[in-house]
Amino acid sequence: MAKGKKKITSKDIAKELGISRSVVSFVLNGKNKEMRISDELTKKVLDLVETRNYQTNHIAKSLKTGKTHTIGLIVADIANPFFAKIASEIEKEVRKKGYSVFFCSSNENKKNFNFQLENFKNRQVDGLILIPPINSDKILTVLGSQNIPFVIMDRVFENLSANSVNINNHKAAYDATTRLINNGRKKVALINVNNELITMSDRTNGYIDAIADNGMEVNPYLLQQLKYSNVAAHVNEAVNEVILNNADAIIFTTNKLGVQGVQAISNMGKRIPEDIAVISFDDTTAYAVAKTSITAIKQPLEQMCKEAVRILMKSIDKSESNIDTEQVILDASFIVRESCP
Amino acid sequence: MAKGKKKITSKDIAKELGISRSVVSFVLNGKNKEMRISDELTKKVLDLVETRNYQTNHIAKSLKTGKTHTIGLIVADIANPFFAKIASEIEKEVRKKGYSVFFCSSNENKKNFNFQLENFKNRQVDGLILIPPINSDKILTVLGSQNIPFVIMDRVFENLSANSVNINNHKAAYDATTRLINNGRKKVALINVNNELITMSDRTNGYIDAIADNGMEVNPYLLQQLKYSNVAAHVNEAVNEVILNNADAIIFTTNKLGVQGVQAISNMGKRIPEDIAVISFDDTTAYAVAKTSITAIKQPLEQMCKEAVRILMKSIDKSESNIDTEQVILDASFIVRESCP
DNA sequence: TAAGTTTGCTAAATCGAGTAAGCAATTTTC
DNA sequence: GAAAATTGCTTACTCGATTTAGCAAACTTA
Repeated sequence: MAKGKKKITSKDIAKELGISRSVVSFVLNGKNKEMRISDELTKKVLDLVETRNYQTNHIAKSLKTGKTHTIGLIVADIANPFFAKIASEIEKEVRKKGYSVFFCSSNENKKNFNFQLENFKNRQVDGLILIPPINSDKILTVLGSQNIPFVIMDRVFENLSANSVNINNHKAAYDATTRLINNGRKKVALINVNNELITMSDRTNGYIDAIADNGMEVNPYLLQQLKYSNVAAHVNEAVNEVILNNADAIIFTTNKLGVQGVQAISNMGKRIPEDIAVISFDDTTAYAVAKTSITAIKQPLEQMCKEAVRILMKSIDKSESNIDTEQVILDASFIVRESCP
Repeated sequence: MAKGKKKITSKDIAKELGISRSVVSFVLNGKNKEMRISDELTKKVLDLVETRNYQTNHIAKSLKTGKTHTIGLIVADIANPFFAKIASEIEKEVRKKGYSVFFCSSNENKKNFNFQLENFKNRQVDGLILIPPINSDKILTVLGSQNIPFVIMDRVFENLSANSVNINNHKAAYDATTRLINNGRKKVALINVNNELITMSDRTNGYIDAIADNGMEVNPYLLQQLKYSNVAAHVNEAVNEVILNNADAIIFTTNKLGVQGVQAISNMGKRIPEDIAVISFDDTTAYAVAKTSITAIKQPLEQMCKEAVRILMKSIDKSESNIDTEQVILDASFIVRESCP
């Protein structure tokens, strides 16, 4: 049953009222006044649309108007709470504007990313919000020369003039380092990933500058930079290494690093914060319930997503002529917990 | 710059080669043999498509074919790791089939859910994967009478014959209860939400049956069922209540409940597992790093998502004639940690 | 060599909308 | 009361593809 039951089209509405499809289109798009459709007929159309439960076919509409009211979102990994939260907020914001979201995870893989980008373009999304993987500079440069608006979040790329929303990563790391030093720590370590990402090297530099500004010297054994490809395998080693070098505090630059790192510290018989104070970038539920709750650097994700969507919508509206781009940089804040009061 | 630069269409390809658009279409859809296009011309088309970097306009294609190669995913809350993981797996599976995913969060709100459903239908998605909120029975019944394939995950609705993928919730709760009893616990409590969801009442019943089968009596003070609308506000009360009634073990039926509940137990000065053993449904990173790591009931999400996508694709292919539906029920498993060894 | 078949392509309709141009009928203007 | 303006709609083209039917040329077959 209920098998053929073709969806009703504007043609059907027109035919049933014995009028032209144009009228139906005008009425449905609120152009009845502009196109001088009589109030009487307008009402007839609206009534029939109501009773027949007519729904416009957005595919057809998109084909004609060139707008899909759809945006594409590519995050690194939707299963990571940090990106999940971003996805959640983006979707909420975008829906407010009457848009829908296509999403996918690149898994920090450039090839995936490029493929997904092409896919979204072929589906004629009106705009993109991207958290691009390392080394996607070229892809982004090409994208910038094309006609599709996009906003980059959580990532910085040099020599690329594009819309973007980020936190001040240097400052966040600087402040975290300073906080630990003010807590009386003498040997603050940083465990970072992926120094090819400017977001990440900014954090390293913030750390280095804070160490220097406090009259200390950067100990290379306390500054661990993991290769992205095998982070999980090397976190434990890195923690081990800095502890062997008498670290009394560790900053983790991502929540993935932090969650694993905290376990590693524990497994080595070190107490947090007595032996090792900890601050991690990117707050997550795990940090609130951890053996010792973990002080985190929280990015203002709601605000970042709002900004990203605002900028994207602006670019979509201006379309064609958007040569100028907008860069937003917000400040992160501490969620102070036991691991570094 | 780069402003007008219209995207190239199949028409352009045809014109440049001085041939008809049909040929281009046939070639691009691999029907060159079937339609007897000469190998020579086929090659010409493919070459030009390559050099001009022609990309098919999926909107136009969809309009003609009636297939968008898109599926809609509505979860309760994408920011919840449980659903984020589902989203991640669904997206991965679906992409393998050449489909893309629209997603959104209903926030357990029936109105949102219905709105989003309509939105997806208007965008002509080929199928839906749904985690519907409470009381959406009617909406789902209507949906079932329409011509769009869908699969329900993580939720059970009575009197509704639809494709679905679930775990055996009764068994999972029964086993958890039994496990606690076998651990020597005498007063096992259950803190649940939302008894209007069959998924959740099944868990309650599993608990009740296990208590009974072990020759004990169900103590109503140990069986807390929170209203969904204000869970966060009432978890602490519920934990308080069961502890006042001398509970020595608590089962939480969701990770949200569990994360908050574990903190509440801690705040009341009770130790896990010495004073209170804990098992929670739905594993999350937080449980691995918690003060006392928490034993969890892990749903086989990868497998569930694979099944959901398989069933959906089957329904999409059969289209029209899918009167028969498929229900898959899988078993959950324990991730054993300190809170209940 | 005439009829039939195969080859290799094209023409034209179609999907479901949006919209510029046009055209009667009515109303306004001088 | 004729010209001009307005009203209220319709016609027909378009977006970028897919697909059925058809047609000329080349090739088989008897």
